[in-house]
Amino acid sequence: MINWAQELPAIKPKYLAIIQLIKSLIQNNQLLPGQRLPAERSLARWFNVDRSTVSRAFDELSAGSTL
Amino acid sequence: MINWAQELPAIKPKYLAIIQLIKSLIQNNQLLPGQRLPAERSLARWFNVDRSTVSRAFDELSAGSTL
Amino acid sequence: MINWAQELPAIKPKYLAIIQLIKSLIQNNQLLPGQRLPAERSLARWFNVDRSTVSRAFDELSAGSTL
Amino acid sequence: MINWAQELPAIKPKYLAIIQLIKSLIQNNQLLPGQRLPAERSLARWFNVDRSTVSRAFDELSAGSTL
DNA sequence: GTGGTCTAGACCACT
DNA sequence: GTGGTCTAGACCACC
Repeated sequence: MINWAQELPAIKPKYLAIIQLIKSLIQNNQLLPGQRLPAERSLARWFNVDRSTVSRAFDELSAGSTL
Repeated sequence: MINWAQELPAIKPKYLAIIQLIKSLIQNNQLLPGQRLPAERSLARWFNVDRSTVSRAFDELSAGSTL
Repeated sequence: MINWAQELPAIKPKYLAIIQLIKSLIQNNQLLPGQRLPAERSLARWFNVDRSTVSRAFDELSAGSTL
Repeated sequence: MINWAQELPAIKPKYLAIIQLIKSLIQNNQLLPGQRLPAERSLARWFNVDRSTVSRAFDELSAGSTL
């Protein structure tokens, strides 16, 4: 498995890191180990952030901002 | 939940990855029904893919083929 | 039957025209189910369109969207 | 309406003319006044040929020959 | 601005 | 050879 932490450029706000992760997954054809994106809870644990942070990342994604 | 740490098959076609992402956004209520998605051109720029790739993802989505 | 002599709306998108043609072939039993169609590249050359146009027609056909 | 007889190059065998007609219809975005190709009977009357001639044209079409 | 459509190239894996 | 996928351009009509 790929070590995402070292593959990805350091980003300050964690929710940006999450967005970055998802974008990278798509660009590198690495997206989606199973049938769905990881649950918010899992991503939260993964990034060691609160679920609200993950939620914010999803909001940005669906809003199409951070363009 | 999915174990990200172990080896799992990645989705090869990018348009499928994009479909998955959007579906996940919907499932997580990050994308309410009726709410318009970001423009194809924006998403294409965002994901660093061609517009036709995004377009195809949308086509499949609206066709309701994959789930 | 249709009166060809009078002004009637033409099908604009070529891929729809191709779909129609193939469906007609099927309806007229000129194309039995299970029988493989000519190659995309051949049809493209034949109709003087790009392969992607033929490809799209096939996609729609197999998706069963139009009828 | 377009005068096909003058638009199309003169072709000897009539079934080839019929094939040519259909190809031209697609290329010129003129295909399909209604929902289906004209019935064999109609085409036969149109071209002043026997239905078997029309039938042969369809066969050629679906076979993808005359490439 | 947007999506819909089309073209013309390319690379890949399959057989 | 084939289809599947992707890119990079273009033109159009709609708003």
